[in-house]
Order: sequence, then C-alpha cells, then structure tokens
Amino acid sequence: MPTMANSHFKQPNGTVSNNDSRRQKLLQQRKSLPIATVEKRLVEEIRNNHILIIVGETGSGKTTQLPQYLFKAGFCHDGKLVGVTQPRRVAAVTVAKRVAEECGVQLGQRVGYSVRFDDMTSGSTRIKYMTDGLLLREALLDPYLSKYSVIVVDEAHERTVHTDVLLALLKSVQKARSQTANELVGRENSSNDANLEKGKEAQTTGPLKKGQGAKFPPLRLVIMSASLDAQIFSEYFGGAKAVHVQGRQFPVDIFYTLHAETDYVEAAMVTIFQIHSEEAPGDILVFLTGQEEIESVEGLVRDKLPQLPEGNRNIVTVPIYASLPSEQQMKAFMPAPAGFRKVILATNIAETSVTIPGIKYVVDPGVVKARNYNPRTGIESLNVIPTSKAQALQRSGRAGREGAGKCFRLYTEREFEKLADSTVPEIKRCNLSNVILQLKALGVDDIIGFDFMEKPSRMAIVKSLEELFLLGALTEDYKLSDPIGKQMARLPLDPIYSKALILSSQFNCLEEMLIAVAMLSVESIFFTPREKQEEARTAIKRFSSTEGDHITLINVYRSCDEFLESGNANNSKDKIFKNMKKWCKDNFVNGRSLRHARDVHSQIRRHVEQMGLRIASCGEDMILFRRCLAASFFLNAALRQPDGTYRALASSQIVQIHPTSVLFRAKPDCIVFNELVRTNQNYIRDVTRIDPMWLTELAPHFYARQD
DNA sequence: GAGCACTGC
Repeated sequence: MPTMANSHFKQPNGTVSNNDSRRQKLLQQRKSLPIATVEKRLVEEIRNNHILIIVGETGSGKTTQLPQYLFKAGFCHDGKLVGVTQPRRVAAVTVAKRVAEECGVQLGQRVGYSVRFDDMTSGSTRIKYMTDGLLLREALLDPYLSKYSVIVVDEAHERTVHTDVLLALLKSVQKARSQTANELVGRENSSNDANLEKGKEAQTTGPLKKGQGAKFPPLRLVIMSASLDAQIFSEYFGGAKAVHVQGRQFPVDIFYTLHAETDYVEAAMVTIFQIHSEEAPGDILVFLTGQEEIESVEGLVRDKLPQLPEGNRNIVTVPIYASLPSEQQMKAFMPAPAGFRKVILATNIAETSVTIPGIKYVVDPGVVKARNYNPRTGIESLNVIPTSKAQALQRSGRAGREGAGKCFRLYTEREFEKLADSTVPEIKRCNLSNVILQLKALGVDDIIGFDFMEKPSRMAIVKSLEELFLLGALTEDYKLSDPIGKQMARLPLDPIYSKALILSSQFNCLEEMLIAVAMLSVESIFFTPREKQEEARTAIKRFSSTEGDHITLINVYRSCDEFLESGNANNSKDKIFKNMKKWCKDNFVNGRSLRHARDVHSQIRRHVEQMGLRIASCGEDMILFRRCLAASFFLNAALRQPDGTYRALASSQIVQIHPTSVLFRAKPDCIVFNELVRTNQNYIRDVTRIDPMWLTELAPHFYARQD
C-alpha cells in the first residue's frame, strides 16, 4: 500500500504554497535547459512512433523535464502513469523531489517515487520515479504494466542486469499491447516494422500471449542514454528514432602521459603533488580500484608531506568507498579547512553513485576493479581491468560540473585509443539464476531463444538452468515448478536463500533462517578500522559461534534486537536510531548494513507470512538450523583436504576460508559456504560447519551418485 | 590474513 509520510502537511488541493520568487526561479531554470528547445518535437515523436531513443549528455535536463512534458501533453489522462526508471535508489528519490518542487506539488501526490522499502506514491501519482528493479517486480503482478501509458528507461547506457532484462520485457509488452490495439481499431500506423510478424514472435519469445493485451492502450517507450551509441538501442527496438539533446557541462581539458606508467599508484601520488604545486585552487578527485589502494595512497601522501616546502603542505586526503560507514563517507562532502586543498581518493562510487561538489581536477589511472563470472567453474572474481572509453569520459566529466576543469589520465593517448568503447554489460558477467527465475515467472519459457539485447553465453544460461533445477525451482522440462519455483520467484532474494527459507519452515527454524538470509543479503556487517583491529576482534568475538558465520550473524542481529528492546520502550524513533548507531559503533558493526538487514528481514517476513509458511524457532537446537543450511546450500559444500585447503564439491575447485570467517582457524572437515569469490585466491565467505553425512541424506539427488 | 559498484511489490 502506498504510504504518505507527510500527508498531514497536505494542502486541500494537493499543492504546496511555495515561495513565489523561488517558483519563478525554477521556471526560469527549466526554460533555459537544453532539452526545453525540443519539447514539441520529443512529444510528437513519442505520440506518433511509440518509441524514442534520447541521447542526452549530463545537464541536458532530460530526466527531470521529459516526464513533465509528457504529463502536459496528456499522456496521463484517464489515470495512466508515466513511469521513469533509474538504476539507483538515490537518483529516483532525489529526482522525484526535484520534479515535485518544480511542479509545485506535494511529493507523493502528482509526482512520486517508489523504491524498495520506501514508497512515496498515492492514488493521484501520475509521474512515478522508481528503480528499474522495482518495475521488474511490478511486472510479476501486472505483466502488461497496465497502469503505465509511457515508460521512460533512464541511464540505459549503464546496462545493469535490471536495465537489460527490463528492456527485453518492455519490448515484448509493447508489442503485445500495440498489436491488439492494431487488430481492434486498425489504426496506429506504426513505423515499427516488427509488427509485420506479430503473433509468431510474441508466442515464441515473448512472455505474453497473443490477444491478451487487448484491454490496454499502446505502451510508449523512451530509452534515455548518455552514451553516444544510440545505434544498439535503436537496432534492438526495430530501428527506432534517436534524438540527441545537448548537455550542459563545462569544458574539461584532458592530459595523457607521454609514456606508459609502470606503477599507477605511485604515478597517482606524483600527479596529486604536481597539481597541488602547479595548478590553481580546486579539489582533486582520484579514481582508485579499492580500499587497499586508497589506504596505500593515503600513506604515500602522508609520508611525502614533510619533504614539501612548508607553504605547500596544505593538502588533505579523504577516502570514499562503498563499504565505508556513512559518517566517514560524509567527510568527502565537507569542504576542506580554509586554505587547504582536498584530495578525494575514491573507488568507482564517485563515477556515478555520488557527486562530490568542488572537483576541478580528476586523476584517472584508467583501471577499475570489476566483477566477473566464470560459468564453467561457477566462480565470481574481482579483477583489476582497464576502463572503457565511456568510463574514462564519465570520470573526466566529474571535473566539469561547476566550472572548467582538467583531467589527468595516467596512460598514453595511444592506450586510450585501444580501450573498448563501452563496458561489457553486466548480464554477460554475472550468475543468471535470479534473472532466469524472474523470466520464468514472467512466462518466458525459452531462455536460450529469448530476445536479449545482448545474449549471455549459452553456457551461463545452461549452468543457471541446472542450478535452478537442482534447487527444485524448475521441473525436469525446465518449467517453473509449483509451488516451490513460484514461491522462490516471489521472494526478492537469491534463489538459494529463497530455497533455504522455504525449507526452513519444515526444519522448524524459519525464525533463524529469516535472520540469516537477511544478514547474508546485505553488505559486510562488520567494519574494522585499520587502527583498531585488535579492539574490533575482541568485540566481534562476543558474537562468535564455533559452528560458523551464519550463527554468528544471527547472534549479532539478536543482540542488537535485545539491546533495542531493553532500554528503548518509551523512546522516540530518533532516540532509538541514535542508540542503535552507538551500539553498532561500540560493536564494530556497520550501522548501514544492519539497518538494511532489518529492512530486508521485515520485508521477507511479510512475504513468507503471506505464503502461509510456518514461522517457528528451533530454539537452542541449532543442529536443525545447520541441517537446513546443508539441505539448501548443498551446491556450496566443501571438504577439507590434508593441506588445510578445501575442495568445493560442486565445482572441484580448490578454495580457502576467507580470513574474516570465524572458522578461519578452526578448519572443520566439512562446511557449507555462502559465496565463492576469486581475488588473490579462491575465497569462500560465510562458512558453517556441517556433518558430511547430511549431504547424502538431505541432498541425495545431488550427492548420492558421488561417494 | 583481506573487502569494485549497484539493486529487489
């Protein structure tokens, strides 16, 4: 149900009495945006052709303005919505706030947003910003997306898994909805020649049955991208028109090195000092690949400072990366002390997710740490690889947000020319089990023949189909099973976690599994500052279970719960929040992660209640819980070898327990693990001790044939 | 002995 957190502030007519001069100023700004000059043309294109690709650079105003143009042009009459998807929550939320202000309406009325755990829409919402993942979830309940007259997919060039799946889905929904409209009224002389072979394609590759969309008017699509290759989107959508909208960025001068650098960390450090001594005031943003590198550059800069002339030591470094607790992330946004130059040492987080003000200089070593997936071994890896040209452009753009800037690329121009144009779409480098489960639930039976923009490898598809079959989500002919597969698809979790939840009701430990799954679903729970490692270790020990990390995570969750219940009965929400923050800090727990886990927990709990699963606790008997883990994580089991390493049974890979595991030293004979990621070695994380006999007993379909 | 970035009715 939609919630309206601020409904008591609502004006009788749903609008907010705003300061007139501010409204005037906003209107002025809107009119001066580059996109404003093509408003009529865009609306006409969408009205006549049903689909449009918009290529708009940063600052064009496309995200905030186009939905307003569409509203004005009548696309929301008879209660239909304009939906706008974003890859990231923050973007959906902040853009919606901005647009509500521009429209002079209360957020959640005509303009709203919906992201996981936070719905700011109401019955009167007509322009709805949301995450692309959320729209995919909506499609499970409403396969024709019948509420929407137009869907705008923003930032499509980022090619996240969600965006790619959504584009494929929208293509078939659009086809289904316009076909039937054609047949019924015989109008819609669409330029989209895909209509020529209707029916056939819709039945073989589309999820939607022919004729079923008859009830709904045609769906308009707008694909918005910041990259220059509108071509691939256009081709995918049957030669759709593409319109370029100018951006509004300040110029950024690009500098390359004359020779290839052997050590880009050292080169970054040298460049920082060069900028500091030779260039005008302005902050520096340095892109590095991870925490370790960031800490090492911090150290190098600190060591170098005393060698500088005294007047030149006015420089401060600030780290920012995703796993850093929020309070420390905030420091990157604070202005440097007067007279100091701020150097932000960032991972990819600063490329798109956060925008730090005041950046005039960018230092780009041209590398990024990227996730990859090997379908043959089933191993995910984190590798440092060269960026793409598009990424390099995105990074340099960070220097031109507030004025002219400079970007120092720590590689030669020749090397730049050799870079790939764009980053490999995520769908080609991840485990597809979740994607396939969702597609199956949407009615797509033929995954290998499915019309992806870019097809994942056949091996990746087959591997995930097998995994889903082994988990019981698919039948022998690879159809979604009932009820297991259907239930699993409903849960917004990794398929293995969903399976664990469903099984746990039979093992009488759904209470425990809900907590474990919520904790496993979020980013790292513990945060250990480098300078307090010993202290952190003793703090974390208080939660440790000799049985493994899953029970340790449950202990953390429950300790926090108990703490919150013990002293907080009469406290305000604000006070509880503060107490929890303090508790997390004292216990070296990342507060953001734990809050996230609590949100996941309550969401998933609602789901399993609705499904009618029996919520029971195994109490002290954690053997039940571990047996349930074995029964659901059997694909992730490993046996200790004489040399202390482990052999993962499903893939025969040699792996090691990650040093952060409570079982790192204990090294039990047989374990199940949550994930296997290759960095310097094959590490398994979140590990629990099990009895090897349980595997043959509880997963005989997989282990009976092996001995 | 070590942790890219996102996201989910």
